[in-house]
Amino acid sequence: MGKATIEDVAARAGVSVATVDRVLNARATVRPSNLKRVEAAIRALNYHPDRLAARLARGREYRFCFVLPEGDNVFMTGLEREIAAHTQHLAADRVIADVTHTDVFDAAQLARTLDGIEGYDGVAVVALDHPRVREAVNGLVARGTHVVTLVSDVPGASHSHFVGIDNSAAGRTAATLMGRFLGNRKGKVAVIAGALALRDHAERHFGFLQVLGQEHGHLQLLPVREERDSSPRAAQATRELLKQHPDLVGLYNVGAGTDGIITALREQKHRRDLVVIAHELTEASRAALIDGTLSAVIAQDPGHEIRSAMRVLMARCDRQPLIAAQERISIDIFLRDNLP
Amino acid sequence: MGKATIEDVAARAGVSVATVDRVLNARATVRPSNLKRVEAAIRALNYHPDRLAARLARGREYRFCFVLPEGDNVFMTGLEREIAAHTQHLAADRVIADVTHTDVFDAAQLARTLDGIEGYDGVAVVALDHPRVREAVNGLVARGTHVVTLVSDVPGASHSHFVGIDNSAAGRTAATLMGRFLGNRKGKVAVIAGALALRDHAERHFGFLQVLGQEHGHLQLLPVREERDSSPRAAQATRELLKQHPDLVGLYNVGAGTDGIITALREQKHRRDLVVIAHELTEASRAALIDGTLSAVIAQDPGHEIRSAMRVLMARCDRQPLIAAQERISIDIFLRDNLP
DNA sequence: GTGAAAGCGCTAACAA
DNA sequence: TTGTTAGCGCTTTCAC
Repeated sequence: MGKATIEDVAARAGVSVATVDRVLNARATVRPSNLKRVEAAIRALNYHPDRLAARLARGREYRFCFVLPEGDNVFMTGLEREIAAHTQHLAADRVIADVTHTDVFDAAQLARTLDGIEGYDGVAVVALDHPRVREAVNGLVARGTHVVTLVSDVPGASHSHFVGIDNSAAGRTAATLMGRFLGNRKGKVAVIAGALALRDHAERHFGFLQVLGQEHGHLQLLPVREERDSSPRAAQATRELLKQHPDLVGLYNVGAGTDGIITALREQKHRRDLVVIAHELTEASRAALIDGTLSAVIAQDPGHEIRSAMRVLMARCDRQPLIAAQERISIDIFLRDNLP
Repeated sequence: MGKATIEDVAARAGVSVATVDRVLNARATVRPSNLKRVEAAIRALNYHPDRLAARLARGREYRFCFVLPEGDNVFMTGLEREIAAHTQHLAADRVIADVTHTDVFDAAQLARTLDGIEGYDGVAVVALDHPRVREAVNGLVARGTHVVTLVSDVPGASHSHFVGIDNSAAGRTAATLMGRFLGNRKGKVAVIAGALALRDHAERHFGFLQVLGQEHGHLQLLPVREERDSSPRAAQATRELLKQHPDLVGLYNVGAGTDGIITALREQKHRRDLVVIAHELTEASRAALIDGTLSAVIAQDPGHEIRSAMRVLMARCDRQPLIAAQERISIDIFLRDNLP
């Protein structure tokens, strides 16, 4: 029976509900003797507070702030769209979600943005692995704000949770796919990244190299090109790679800018046998998967990530445990046949 | 502001909260003139009932029944474990979930089980595409029980939702993977199924044939073998296939019994270049993916499915809308690198 | 330190 | 038909 109420506990402990509430929420000091009795009663009755009732009574709203990179990165835009899409469902749960923008490539600016955040119960931030950012996150936590990192983590900071995928595993996945799709074909494989200074890009790149080197040694890896997640630059890079390496058999785009790559590839009617793997599902990458320009897409579900960040933040505010499996963000592999 | 309460609406419409509640929940007849005024007030105030408060007041518990196949099917066992794993979280939400077993291959028995179900607010059933079952589901719905089908659907019945994957898409995914992993290798591809009378198996098989035939015509498809989802039978079938077809290059297991296939494959130290694709993530299939016995696993997340079924059933009971994207069950592709 | 009591927003008797 | 009112289980003043 989850039927025990706070009144039952109070009665059994011989105190008032207010006292039980005090021990439950560490609200004020309670005489040790009473503390013991209340705790004993809670255990005896297997009491679990009803969080619906608690939230109703508390009547407080949750204020969350999402800190996202500015710019036209399609994936980030998608994240934001997901936030917007959920505001009404959220209103029903009394949560208000604001969005703030900052430059991803500028750690100092991100840190300053975080420093300036006030009046929120929780913050979800697309972070950066940089000492200033780590310090800013720690500051936020020290000020009593719950913080989760989103998509890109800042290791070593005192935030409680990372909502995102294991990027080196994602890179390894890309490599296995590349290796298996190529079979025993020989040739060169190119890698385009946004910037290896971005931890997620570096990790994917690392995972990719690791598996390709160990398992598919017959493939020759070209030096990685950093194109700042820019579509035009990625397009240009693709054209150059195709021209310079007639024996190019594979291409892996670690970061954004996939639109550009798709455009460049479509200009080459021949070379349809190139194995091309990129990240994230967008309108462009869906279409490219369907028409065969892309061989596979590795993705993380932005909708899931946003909902997960919300749930984790709410759980932290309520001091509730998480359902771990539900909050795990998976590394999705999409072919043209299993698109959502 | 989601701040408007039922009292605000009542005041603005010049009626009592009870009347507002009546129009909100279609509880009793309300004079048309009042109905109009209440509806106008609701719109004007953009009022949305607070479902936390509603549930607290209603104080009712949700009683759900899960109807699962009996037997040792590893996937189904996993589903059940997930149900058990969530009972405590569920208790917090006042939901009680019971589990009933029935024979999957016996439509009549399943129908009888459904006919006998009483006293539940919702039922989640691993169904069967059969007229008797359809009729039984319709009966359940007619008696006012909310019904969702789980994993395996019964098309045409009056239940409101199917929690599961698109199985022909899953079959197509398997075929694309098979075709791409084989590249330009030639040879035979074998398919093992539980029973093509099971709709999900038939659909996967169909999707697989379709894509393999259209896109990878150089592969020769062997006639499908039906092995009743039995591990020993699947093992034996695998041994026979390997012996009879030295030029076997691919194997796709549509249904259960993957353990047996893995065992049989491990007996053959040579033939490591066989591309083997199976369904569902289990301890055995994980291990086989890691050691290379399996090339890829196509899966649906049982935890997600159980949570989704619960959420959908609860939403139906509360007449609440769903978050469609959250309830979509995806066709997961697992390689050894992106295992959870 | 502790307890009584007034809500939080909604539902459901029960009266009228 | 409609309105009044007592809860649902918990939080939070405000006295004691």
